[in-house]
This record gives sequence, C-alpha cells and structure tokens, in this order.
Amino acid sequence: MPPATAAPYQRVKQYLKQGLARGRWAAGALMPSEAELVARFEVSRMTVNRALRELQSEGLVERVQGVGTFARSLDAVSSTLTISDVHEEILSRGHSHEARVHLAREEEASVSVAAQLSLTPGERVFHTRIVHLENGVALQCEDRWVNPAEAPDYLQHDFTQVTPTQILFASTQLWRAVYHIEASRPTRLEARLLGIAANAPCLVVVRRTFSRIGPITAVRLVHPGDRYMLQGEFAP
Amino acid sequence: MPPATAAPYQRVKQYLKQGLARGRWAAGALMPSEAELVARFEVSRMTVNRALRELQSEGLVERVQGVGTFARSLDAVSSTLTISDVHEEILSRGHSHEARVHLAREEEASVSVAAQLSLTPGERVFHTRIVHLENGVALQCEDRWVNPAEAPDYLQHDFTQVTPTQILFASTQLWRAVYHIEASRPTRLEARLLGIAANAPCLVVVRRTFSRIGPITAVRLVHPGDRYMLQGEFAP
DNA sequence: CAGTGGTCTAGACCACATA
DNA sequence: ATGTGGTCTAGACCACTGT
Repeated sequence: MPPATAAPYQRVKQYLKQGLARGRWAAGALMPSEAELVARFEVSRMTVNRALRELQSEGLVERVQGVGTFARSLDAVSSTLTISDVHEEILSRGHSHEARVHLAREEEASVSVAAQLSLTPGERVFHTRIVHLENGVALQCEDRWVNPAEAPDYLQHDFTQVTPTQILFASTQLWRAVYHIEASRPTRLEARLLGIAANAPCLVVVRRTFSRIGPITAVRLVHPGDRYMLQGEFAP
Repeated sequence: MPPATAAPYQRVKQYLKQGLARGRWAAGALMPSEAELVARFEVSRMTVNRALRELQSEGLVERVQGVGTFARSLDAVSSTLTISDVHEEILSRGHSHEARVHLAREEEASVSVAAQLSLTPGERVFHTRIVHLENGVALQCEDRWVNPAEAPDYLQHDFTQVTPTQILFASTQLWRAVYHIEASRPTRLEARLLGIAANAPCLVVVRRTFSRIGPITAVRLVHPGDRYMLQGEFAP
C-alpha cells in the first residue's frame, strides 16, 4: 500500500539505514555529509537534514557540529520495555481477569513508605493490596501506596472493577517513573495470597511514579516466576 | 550554560510539554493547530511542525492528518531498558571484572539450540559458558551459542580478556534482538558455578540477536536474584 | 468547501572544528 | 578559510478529514 514513490526524506533515510545494516559504514566511520547527500539525491538540504536528524534520534548515527556524521555502534541493546496495566494485558491475551481486594484503607506511613513518597513517617497514606488472577490463576500481587495529596478519592473506587493503574492514570498527571526489576522470594504473605511455595522464585517489579509536584504512588508487583515473563524486542 | 534564548522550535516544544504536564490538555484533547502556534510564537510553520513532530516521536502527542493534534495518555509506562555489556557495566561501577571460562568449543546443535538459531539439529555451533565475577563475586552465568556462519572465528579469542558481546558487536552487524526476562531457579550446574543454593531465585535474561541474514547468537544470562537488578526510568 | 497535517524548496545566518 | 552541522524562513503543493 505504500506509494510507489516514497517521500524523499524516507529514501535518504532508507539508503543510509541499509548501508548501516550492510556494514557499508562500520561503527565510528564517517558518513556522507549533508552536502554530499543533497547532490546525490538532488533534494534540498532541509530534506537530508531531516533524514539525518531522525536517524540520530533513533540512535543509529551520531552527529557532531563542525565535524560530521558518524555511524554508531549498537553497543547496548536497548529496547522499549512496556509495563502496562494488568487488566489490559490479560484481556489482550483473550483471558479473563479477576481482582481480589485484600486490603484498601488509609494508614500511617511507615518509615520506608514515607521515604518513597516524600512524606514524613506517620502521615496518612492509602494502601491497597490486590491479587490479580488470569483465568482464575493468581498472576500478580499488587501492593500499592498512594499519596493522598495526589489522588484524594483513590479509595472511593471499586477495585474489583477498575485497576489502580487506571484510576491513577485518569486522575493524575504522570510525569516521571522509575522502576527496577529483580528476582526474589515472595514474602510469606505474598506466597499465601498467590498460592505458591515460600521459596518459589518471583519476578518483582518495583515502581514509583511522580507528577510534576511530587510522588504519586509506589507499587510492588510480585509475579510467580513460572507464570509471568517480560518480553521485548529491539530493531532499528 | 544554555543560551538565554533557546531555539524557537525548543520554545514551542517546551510550551506544549509544560501544558501537557500541567494538564492543560487532558489525554485525548485537541491541541493547538500548527497555524495557531505559528501565530502565537511568530515563527514559520516548519518550525512548529518540527516541534510537533518531535513530540509525536516522543509519544507525547498523536497527530492525524486532516484532523488535528491530540494529547496522548501515557497509558503505558514504557521506558528504554538497556542491556549492556557486563564488562562495561561492572567497570562503570568502579569494580573489578573477572571472567572464568568453563567451556568454549564447537559442538552439535541440540534440537532447541538449532531452533533458536535456525539451524538443523546436529549442525556445528559454537558454545561458550562463562561466569562473570564482580569484585570476585559471581554475578552472571552466560551460556551462549553462536552461529558459525556469522562469526567464523568466534572461538579464536581469549574470553578472559574480551567478552563475547564485544567480539560479536565488532564482527557482526546487529539488526534485531528479541529477549525476555523471567525469574526462575538456576539449573544445578548454574547453581554450582555461581555458588548459590539450588533454589535461590535468579533473574534470567534470554536474548537472541539477528543480522539481516539470520540469527547470530542465542544467550541465557543467569543472575543471582540478590546480586543483580535491572533498573529503568521513564520521563517525557 | 475549509481546515488540518505531510512534505518540499532555495536560500540564509550561525556556531563550531580543523587545518 | 573551509567544511561541517543547527536552525530558520516564506512560500508552496499535496492528501486527508469533516461539514
């Protein structure tokens, strides 16, 4: 369906991409200058400039003012890893999702929770603990703490019908998130809620999200290692 | 150090980004058209077009020809996850790296290895098994199979001095990679090589990389759960 | 039809690096 | 001084959408 004649900037891009894929320019090698490409493709400089800028933002080339454009080595396989809403994820596999709410209340922030949400220990925080089941099998234990200042009506929802992620996306402005992924054993409580052995390996995702003002939420997602996997792909 | 007067396209971008962060345009809302921004900032259309195109490639807005530009909801926290070379990673922490080579040979591809590398079972493959130590502590057990067609001299290296990743980046043209991350127990062999308990949770990364022609390598990286963690960040 | 984004041009001025 | 990239302009034509 693409038109027989691709846009000029696309043709330039493709020419350079192919050359990179075929090793015409080794990593670090000097690539054609904008002027050369203008001559070769008989287009304006803005056009080749756009092609090169996009390759740069894709991480394929490096440009240095006053010097030139260089082929970049893909010395780090980097990929976009998407951590999406459990509900969507399960439905997208064509399976059924059920949420069991084990806890949904206001409590006093512990020292560690306070630190994560930039509160002082003892301040009020919302705390929910929900187990998500895929086709009746426990997939994830979600322990979440929410800064009341960011989502005052967080607890006024029916968590069996809507996930915390959905609530928070709708009611707050996400600005930044940090996370880490590790393998560890579940706590005793988590093991019981997930119905797994106490020493079963689990994939644990810990994530904190922030609005422009401050922390919104901290969450610990525990998945039985044999039921969950993160996947990704990288392609230029 | 940035000049007092940022580039016009940067000013336009920043104006829009701030508006998005502050909720001036809710997710899905119609944003100013190019013409409006041209008038407001008194710049040419190419300039606001660039600002909008970049926001689009950053995933912050969605543009529909003939309709308009819309604020996107960040309904999936996605982040670039970088899987880098162990050697670099350890050195960047200021620690020492040591590689213990337990295996480096040519062997016949098993059914599963053959499938991963698009070979037929029984064909020759290179197989290395290396344990990487950080400050003397085992951090990663790397089991790697390499397609000889892509890197014929793979085995002619001293793996205590250079990592397979470095060799393969230098000698092949990476085109595509797929991976998954899971938590599981180590095999008995891996537990022994890493010096951990047989039921210790491990973070396992399985990755396959491809050139334009075909599979280059398949690798299984096993990390003791209490010594390794993947980290990431997301920010607009 | 009018309004939107998609793209291109032919020139321009600037900052920077190298010789 | 020359060559490189960084950026901007004022206009243009097109494809698409909705009324």
